[in-house]
Amino acid sequence: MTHAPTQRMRTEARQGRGIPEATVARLPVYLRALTASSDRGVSVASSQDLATAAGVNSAKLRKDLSYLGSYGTRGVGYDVEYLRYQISRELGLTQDWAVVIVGIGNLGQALANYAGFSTRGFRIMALLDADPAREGERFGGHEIRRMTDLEDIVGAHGVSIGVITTPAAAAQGVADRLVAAGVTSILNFAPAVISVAPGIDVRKVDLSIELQILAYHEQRKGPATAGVTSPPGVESA
Amino acid sequence: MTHAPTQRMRTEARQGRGIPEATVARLPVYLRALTASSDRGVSVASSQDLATAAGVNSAKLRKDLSYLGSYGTRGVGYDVEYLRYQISRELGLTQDWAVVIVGIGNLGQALANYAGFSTRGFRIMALLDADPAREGERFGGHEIRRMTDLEDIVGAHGVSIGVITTPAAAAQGVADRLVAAGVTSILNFAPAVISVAPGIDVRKVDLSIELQILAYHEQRKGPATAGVTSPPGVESA
DNA sequence: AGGAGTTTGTGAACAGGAGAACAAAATCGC
DNA sequence: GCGATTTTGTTCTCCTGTTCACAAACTCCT
Repeated sequence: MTHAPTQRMRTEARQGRGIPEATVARLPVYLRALTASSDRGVSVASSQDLATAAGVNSAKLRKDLSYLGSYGTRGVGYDVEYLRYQISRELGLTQDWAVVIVGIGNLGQALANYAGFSTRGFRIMALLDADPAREGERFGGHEIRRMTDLEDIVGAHGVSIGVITTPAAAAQGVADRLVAAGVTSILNFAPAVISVAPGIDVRKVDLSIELQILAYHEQRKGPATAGVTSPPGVESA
Repeated sequence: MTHAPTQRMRTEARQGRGIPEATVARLPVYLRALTASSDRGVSVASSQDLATAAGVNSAKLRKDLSYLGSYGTRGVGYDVEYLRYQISRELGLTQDWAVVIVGIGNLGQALANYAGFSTRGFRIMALLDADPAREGERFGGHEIRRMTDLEDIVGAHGVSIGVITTPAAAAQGVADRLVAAGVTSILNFAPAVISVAPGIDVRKVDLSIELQILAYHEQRKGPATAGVTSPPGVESA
């Protein structure tokens, strides 16, 4: 506590600006827990309350929140509305974000209809599909436009986020076009690895990977526990 | 440094059985890269080749694969078919897994139609929806059955994996019923935290959380780069 | 006003994963 | 047969994230 300049530098740099990635990934969960509390009329919540609702332990939640600042009151807890606003602001949800969805198959349609986007400041500016015949179809109040309009739409509305729900083979090409047009963040649902220029953020959601991870753990639970009946023979394909 | 017995214990325990969680999460990606190589007629691939295709660096890939065993040949690389089989086996994909999907909204329909499940040994045994009027509707060759059949279906087919695509409010109740019926792994798409008994695995996929994480980084890229025009005043709520 | 009881914020120890670097082991050319 | 070359498997170091434990700070009750 005497003086440790270099080590402090790091801590202060983090506190000042820049929140650990793992914490950022949990903030939306806390936000949801706060919204739920707010809807139930709760105005103050302890770290223990929120941690239970968010499915984490209270020490982690407090440390996470401490990166944002000291928004709690010792002996009392956190003001729900105030904390909700602070997290929203930190995540950038107090402003609107223009989004395009490319590839309107089953998943693209599901996303277009998903209410959770618009309520958090994500504005779907267009749905785009490679099939020109589908131009004009509507989902969730949004209209399908043709792929050739991509650059115009991104440019005109300042779209910064692109969602890719195309087949795997088309994903890289779409990503390239999105980035060239000005998109700087991509959410990729296509089962393919896409590579982009430095400075462009890509997040990947892969449905079948999640199931495969579950299968691994399921297998490890032991054949005895796994099935309802465990036939002594070979498993039937 | 002379002798550190306890530290070795850990290493050996891990090597013997039990693969790091981070590695398990990447194995499906490697599997996809191997399948792609196989389809292109490649029979041997180096760690560098595979790493590029999987979007990781080669040291990490080699270390990941080393947890499975020594399946490569120094100076040569990895036999694509052989490694593919080994990873499949490790992940438990050489056997079939019975799956039910509960909540056949847009997302549930998308999953029912998704080909990536059946090709990896995941057999959808039933689609279930709370609305009895929808009984009999078909998606991707699977029929909607009524919720009251849940226990029978899980019991009859030895279903071990449940996928929840209901609204948030219904998720916990569905999870409870699935677990009571015998399901031991759950993939939860509902925007809600669900709690289950110890020994039950839950993985959560949340579409809006991914977008919020992107928004955070997008905001950090600086107002100058982010928007099309950056108003000098206070940000408009 | 002051002590008892709560709850936050954070320092410190610990665990786990990432990446660099290198020794071991295989092939190939002569 | 043997050295040169390639590529794996592994060790070591660094860094990020998690958890514990406790002092600081606030409220409430008498």
